[in-house]
Amino acid sequence: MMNVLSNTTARAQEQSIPLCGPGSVHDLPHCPPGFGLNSRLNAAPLLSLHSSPRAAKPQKELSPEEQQELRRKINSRERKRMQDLNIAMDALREVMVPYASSSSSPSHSHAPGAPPGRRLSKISTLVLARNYILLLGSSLQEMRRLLGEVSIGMGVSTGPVPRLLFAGGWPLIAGPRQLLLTHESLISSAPSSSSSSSAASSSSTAAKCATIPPGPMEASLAPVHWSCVGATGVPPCPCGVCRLSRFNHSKSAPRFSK
DNA sequence: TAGGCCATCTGGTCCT
DNA sequence: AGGACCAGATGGCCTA
Repeated sequence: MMNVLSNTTARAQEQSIPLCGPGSVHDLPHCPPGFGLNSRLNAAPLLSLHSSPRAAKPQKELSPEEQQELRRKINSRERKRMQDLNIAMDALREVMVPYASSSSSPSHSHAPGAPPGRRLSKISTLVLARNYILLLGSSLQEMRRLLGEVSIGMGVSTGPVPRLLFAGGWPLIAGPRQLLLTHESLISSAPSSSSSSSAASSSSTAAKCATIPPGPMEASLAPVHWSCVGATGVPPCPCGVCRLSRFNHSKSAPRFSK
C-alpha cells in the first residue's frame, strides 16, 4: 500500500500528468472522449495493463487502442459502481434526513455542524444511520424488559410472549434529537490536515474504525451507550470519526457477495 | 483562502 | 480472466 501511494504520487509528480485535460486518460463526461486519451497509456509502465515486473502471470500484449478501450471500460464500471453507491446513499439520506433535523429548527434538514439547507454528507448519513439502528436496538431491548415486568406483575405465565409484541417494537425515541450527532463529532470526523485528501483519510479512518459491533443483531440488542448524543461518561471511540461508545474492536467483516 | 466534500481515475487485490 | 471492491491521489466546487 505504501508502495502504491509513493509510486503513484511520485509518478504523477514526475510526469506532471493532469487527471483531466491533455495527457489524461479518462473518459469523464466533462472530459470529451478521446481528449488527450493516449499519452499516458503510451507512457506504458504507469498502467499495469502491460506486464509488470511484479505480475507473475504473463499478460497478453494489448495494442494501445485495446488498452484505451480496456481502461475506458474499467473506468466506466468504476463510475457506475460509485454512482450506484451514491444512489443508495441518497436513499439512506432521504430516510435519515428527518432525524437529522434539529428540533429547534425543524425546517432545517441537516445534522448539527452542517449548515442549514445543506444535505447530509456521506459520513454524517452513515453515522446517523448507525446511531438510529443502535437506538432501535436499545428501544427493543427496553420494550422486552418492560413486557417482562408487566407479565410478571400480572402473574401472567412467563412463557413466550407473542412474537408480534417483539416483532416491530416501538422505538422509544424521545425525539429526533436523540439521533443527533454532536457538532464536535462531525467536525472531528474530518481532522484538519495539510494533505488535500483529508476527507479521504477521514473516510478511510471511518472505514477502518473497528467500533462496529461484532454482529448487527447482537449489537442492536446489547445495551447501547450514546456518547454521540449526550454526555454518558463513556469514552469516545479513539478513531475520531464516529466518536461512539466503545465496542469490541473486531476484525473487518467478510465481504458479502452481491 | 483554507478546509470540507465530492467525483473520478488508477493500480492493486480478492472473488467467482 | 474478468468483474467487484478498495484505497490513494487529484482537482473542482462550495462555504465560512
